Amino acid sequence: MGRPKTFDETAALDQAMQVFWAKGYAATSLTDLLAATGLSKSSLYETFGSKHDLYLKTLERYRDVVVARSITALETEVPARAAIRGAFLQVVRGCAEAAEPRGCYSNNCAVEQAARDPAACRRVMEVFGRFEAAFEAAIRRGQTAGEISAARDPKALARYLNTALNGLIVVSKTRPGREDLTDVVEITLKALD
Amino acid sequence: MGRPKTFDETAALDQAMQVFWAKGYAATSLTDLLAATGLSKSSLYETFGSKHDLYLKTLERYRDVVVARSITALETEVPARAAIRGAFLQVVRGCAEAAEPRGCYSNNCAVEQAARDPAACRRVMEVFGRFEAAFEAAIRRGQTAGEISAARDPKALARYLNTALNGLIVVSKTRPGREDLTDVVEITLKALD
DNA sequence: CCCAAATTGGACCGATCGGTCCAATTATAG
DNA sequence: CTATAATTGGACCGATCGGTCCAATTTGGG
Repeated sequence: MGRPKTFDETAALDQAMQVFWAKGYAATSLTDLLAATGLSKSSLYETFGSKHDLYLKTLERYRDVVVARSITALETEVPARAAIRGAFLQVVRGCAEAAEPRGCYSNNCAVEQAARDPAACRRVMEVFGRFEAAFEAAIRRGQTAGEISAARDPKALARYLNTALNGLIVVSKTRPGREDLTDVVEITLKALD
Repeated sequence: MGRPKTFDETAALDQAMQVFWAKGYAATSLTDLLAATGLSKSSLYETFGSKHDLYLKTLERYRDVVVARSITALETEVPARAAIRGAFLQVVRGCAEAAEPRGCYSNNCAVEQAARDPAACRRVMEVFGRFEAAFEAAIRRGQTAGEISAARDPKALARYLNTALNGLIVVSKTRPGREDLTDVVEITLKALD
């Protein structure tokens, strides 16, 4: 019964996420979102509710899809320290290669919105939590393997790594040289000694 | 000759900076700026040009006044490591005490605007440069005092510290516990060993 | 005292904002 | 083929956006 949707809802969500990611919440207009998704205004509101609802849904999708992708390497690569270095260097590479530094979606959201938007803030915390959990798991692996001193607190180290990663993303927005960022990564890892 | 200004231009600049700081560029409206500064629309445009011009001027003021204030402790406190720790803890304290985490103005600007706004990006780079210079000076002091190994590259360490500081500011926007942030600071300093 | 120069408040501008609504269209179920 | 239910495009909404402009006001210089 009735006419079926002619567009892919999750594809539209991805397109919308790209816009919010690149421009931020406030600077993204309805017109931008319609152009990116190809939807009509009615379809967008029918499907996603409002601009803000859509924003939250893109954050959830980021949490569930993009973050998971970034984390798998951390979880599987065997030497823990190398896995952590790999995760950092992937970010550095991404920042250096992109035509325009968009940073990390949750990072952008934390800075622009978290203070004024509790729902968005909660979702950012969840992303941070997943990163920290992945870092913590890698550190515990490193401790069992004797790579990292068992005396260190894995949770605190994981928080530290998440913090450092977000710092790297921020300063990369001003496009410093790539080798400078790599230096920073190495020093960051030194704190694990 | 002619009527003199009845308001303090730098005071108005400070008020405007507070608004941009708290809400970001895009989310700040002319109405917000008029309310905060108490100026009329004509006075604001006559004095500062446009919203964007005003934004850049607040960034310059931040660079010249606020950053200088944050940095003096770094420059004068004698034991280098303690000075660096102090700078970090001051940020942690600021984040934890404020009713609403506004972060650091240049950090906000880097994330929200730098990619799309070259003039703003340049000013953020200048702020980063000043922080790094202050960190570098502290590290050199620490090296002469034997606190920090002379084998380390002061410039790279300074970049690392600036990165870590910005990371701390970002994650503090989601208001994690203060003791968690303090743990992170201690681990951050460990990389100087 | 009066002219000139500068400031000031507020009317006004077109464009765009996010959002609502309805009529036309379309595909499925019977 | 028809009735039905859902989608769809686009007209339309009031509010607000950043910005311009001018007439009224206010003060200092001569």
